[in-house]
Amino acid sequence: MTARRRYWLMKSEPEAFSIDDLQRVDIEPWNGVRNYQARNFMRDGMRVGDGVLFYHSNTAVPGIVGTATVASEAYPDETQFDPKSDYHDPKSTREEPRWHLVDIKFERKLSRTISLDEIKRHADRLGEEFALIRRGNRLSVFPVSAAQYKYLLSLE
DNA sequence: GCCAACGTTGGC
DNA sequence: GCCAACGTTGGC
Repeated sequence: MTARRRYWLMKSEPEAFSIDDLQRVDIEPWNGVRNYQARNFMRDGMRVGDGVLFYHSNTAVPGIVGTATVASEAYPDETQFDPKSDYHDPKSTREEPRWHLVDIKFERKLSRTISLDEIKRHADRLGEEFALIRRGNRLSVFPVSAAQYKYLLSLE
């Protein structure tokens, strides 16, 4: 029996790691997530093959710029153990790692950016609870329904 | 660069 | 366990 594919949206600042960077490296460990809710989605919710909307945040035109897939089960984020890393967490141990991640694999770049502005104009179709357009939302990883995923990509 | 909206930390 | 202070996110 095959479990149904799930869908997610993952934010990245293009200056730090863009869709072009993902295309170049093909597979990337999604390190640096230091928010428990986002971690829980990766650790407990994601499965290999799940669909990912790749979103550029904190940039001139924030929006969805590509798609990717989940390419691994969750495993500990190495950067938490590295004192030289920006993501170092002195309270985390190898015996009980605090932060987990998954590998993300490039799928495709969209022909154009589906901007946040445009997404907001489709709020009625996406539902008021859609995390991206909910006021004050800062989650960098969150679930998207199959219908939302399909609808967002149909805007391309 | 500003700042609202959060999440986390730590003193008490 | 409260909550002020602090740090971060991310749109604008």
